[in-house]
Amino acid sequence: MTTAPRIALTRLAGLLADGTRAAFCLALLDGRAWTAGELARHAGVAPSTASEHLSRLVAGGVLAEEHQGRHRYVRLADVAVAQLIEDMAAHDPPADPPPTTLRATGSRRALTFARTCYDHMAGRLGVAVADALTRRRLLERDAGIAFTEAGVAWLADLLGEPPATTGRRPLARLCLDWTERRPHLAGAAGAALCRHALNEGWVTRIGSGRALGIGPTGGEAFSRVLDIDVVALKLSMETPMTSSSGRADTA
Amino acid sequence: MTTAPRIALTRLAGLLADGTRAAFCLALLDGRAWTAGELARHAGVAPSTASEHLSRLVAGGVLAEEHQGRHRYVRLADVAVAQLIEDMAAHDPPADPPPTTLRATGSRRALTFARTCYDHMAGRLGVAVADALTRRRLLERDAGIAFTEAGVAWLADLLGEPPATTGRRPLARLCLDWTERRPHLAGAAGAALCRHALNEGWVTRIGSGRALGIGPTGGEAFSRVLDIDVVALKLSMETPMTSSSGRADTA
DNA sequence: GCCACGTTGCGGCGAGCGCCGAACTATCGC
DNA sequence: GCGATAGTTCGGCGCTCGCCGCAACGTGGC
Repeated sequence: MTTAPRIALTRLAGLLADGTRAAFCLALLDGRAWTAGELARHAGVAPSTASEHLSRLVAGGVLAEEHQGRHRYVRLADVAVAQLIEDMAAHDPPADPPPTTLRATGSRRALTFARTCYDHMAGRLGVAVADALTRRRLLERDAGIAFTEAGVAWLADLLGEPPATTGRRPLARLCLDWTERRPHLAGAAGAALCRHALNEGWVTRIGSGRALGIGPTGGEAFSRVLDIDVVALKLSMETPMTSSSGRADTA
Repeated sequence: MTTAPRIALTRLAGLLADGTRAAFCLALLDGRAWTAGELARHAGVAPSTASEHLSRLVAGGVLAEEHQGRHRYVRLADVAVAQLIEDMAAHDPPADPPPTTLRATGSRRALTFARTCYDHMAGRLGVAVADALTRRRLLERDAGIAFTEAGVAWLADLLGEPPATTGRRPLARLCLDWTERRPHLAGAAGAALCRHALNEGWVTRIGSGRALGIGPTGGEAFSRVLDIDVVALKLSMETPMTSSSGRADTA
């Protein structure tokens, strides 16, 4: 019987096929844990409804939960799941575009400039980082993507330790940026870099969402370490980029 | 609105959430084009039902179709979709195992030894190839996986031309083998290697499925090129491998 | 101890969807 | 041309599943 993988596939797909559950997962792509109530409000459903959905997602191995007092915190189960959700959300239906007439305005502006994408940096800043690494030949994009020897050394020097290569998570991975339509750096190195940038105050979280802003040490650090002029980058937001469509959001 | 990626995710997930459509996609993982009727019989549904499902999968960008006379041939839309389906089907639900008491017997034996997985080789043979490449330092598995310089040269020599690195498909990629529970080689190199092995008669297709057998030139070629003793490999099928569970099938 | 709040379980309603059979169209072989 | 075969379209049936409101439970603050 060829039914064993079929049930595995339909089980996972079925969990993500519902709008409410999908909204939960996309929200959790910010890499942090949310409470059941927060997710219910975020998706606009009753708490009881959210509770049932969460139970199913946990049982299906998509989410991991943790109880703290009267709160139920959930987060994505692991990076593999996060990657899967990213990949699926990035899959384009074939052409004949349903006229999506959205434009990146208002609060979306912050997300377009910089945000977290599960555990690494995305948005114009994330793309700029990936570009800077490539320009300096620390990152090589030939077939796939990989750090050069110089790149691994640079990373070790920056973080104060060689990047952890435990597990099967690739050091470098490309993640297509939805707002920029260009790839930014994901993988273990992308996560380490993002963690470092948050710890060192290069970037700070804006509010409770996924948006990032430049932190107190960011201007100097990005210039010194990667030769990125964040002021110019921010100004470049005023003049829309080439062929940037109205499509925005998660990345 | 955070709804744009949500509909993208639910649309794709919804397509894969149905058992019949999932069976279609898993069958198409062999990388070849099937007719609508073949898929209908394979999944055990009426032709009319299959027709509707196929139309939806095509409209959703999961499958590509091609009409030839009175036949409608469909195949997976691209490697990204194939990879996604592999990844999703490989996702394990958390523990507490539903007592799956399957054993690799009968016709499944052939699949366990060697088969195609979308466009590359899987099964014990596929794993042996990946191991041989690693042993000879042509392939490096450190963080992620990559060909060494010697490996690229070896590949170019074997194929008579440098491996095509066009497009964004990585040269080397790991694909978890479901029967062996160990990774085999996928990516552009895995596909090129499989194509070469079929062309040169190292392996041949068994029947109309995904199963592969050793071809007339296979014994000599695998020994010469990769130092793999296929006879010993086939004999090793008699003694079950360490901790090989009953789970079998697609990979 | 008491109340507020976050969360869970249950009953019931309504919509969506997968299934089939029957009728119809298109292609192939003779 | 004619029958056989592959595929599509349509109507209708039945089941699943997402939703809510209400009641109940546990935790934390006073």
